[in-house]
Amino acid sequence: MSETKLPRPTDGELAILRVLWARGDSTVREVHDALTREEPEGTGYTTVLKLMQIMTEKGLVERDESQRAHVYRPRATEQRTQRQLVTDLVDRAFGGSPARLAMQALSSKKTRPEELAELRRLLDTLEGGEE
Amino acid sequence: MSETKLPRPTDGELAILRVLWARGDSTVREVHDALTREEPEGTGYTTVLKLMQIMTEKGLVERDESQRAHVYRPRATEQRTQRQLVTDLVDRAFGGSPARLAMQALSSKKTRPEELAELRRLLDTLEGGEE
DNA sequence: AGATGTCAACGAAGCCCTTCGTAGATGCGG
DNA sequence: CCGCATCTACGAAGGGCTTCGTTGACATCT
Repeated sequence: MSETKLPRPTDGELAILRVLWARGDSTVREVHDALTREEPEGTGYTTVLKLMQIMTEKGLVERDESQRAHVYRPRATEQRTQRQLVTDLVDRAFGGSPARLAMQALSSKKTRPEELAELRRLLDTLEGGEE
Repeated sequence: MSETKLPRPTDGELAILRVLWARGDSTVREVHDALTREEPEGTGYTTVLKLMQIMTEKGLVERDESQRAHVYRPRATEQRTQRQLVTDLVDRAFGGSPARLAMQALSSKKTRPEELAELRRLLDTLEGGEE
């Protein structure tokens, strides 16, 4: 039985999820500190707390309450969330064509050659496996 | 210079923009009919009207009022909007790496071989210009 | 002209997201 | 034990998005 589908995270929620994916399970304080580090004058502590409480209600994160400072854990992996966001965007703005999104992504910004090579390998796999 | 950055369109606004890009400049009635066709029981006429009025204020569309039924025109091309959406997503969820987004896009859905070939040509161009 | 239909323009309501102030519980150092 | 720091919880405010009812202007058909 897989998971009921999680809602699309908002921008603020995604910022928090990024911290959780990078640091691993964390308390509100730890998340808040991390966010403050990358953006001073960002958001206050209680704002982050409230956000994370709502994310718990939505099922985006889980909470271990056995300690006084609750520990939060993302319920979806980074990959899975990325996949969801991408398919969303493909459907909403690219007429359902992932390749068109991919091309737009590559044209717009400079990409490191190593990543291009990796992408090429993926392409080989995809083209090889058809028929 | 006149290109002030346009705000990121919401889901509803994007749906309207898609119609305008596909049909060309249109009246509210034409947009509403198109939306209703692809999603019956979607939104009412006045809802679409209001949305498009707000989009005008935001600068997402322009309006020709010389006819009784105003004619709306997107202020950014589909390409440019796609580019903006992609870079946004790359920054918010892919640590700034367009290639990782591209790979996620291709892994998640089946893509037509013809599009893969096109993508490969783009890759050739990008890698070619590096030496 | 009068009836009917179409249009833009508000404005209000409902919901969600974000922000923060405040209160109450809990742990900790003296 | 008392005071201080830290934490969760709660609620309210503000703004943005979406929805729709209503109104008044304008056109069309008879």
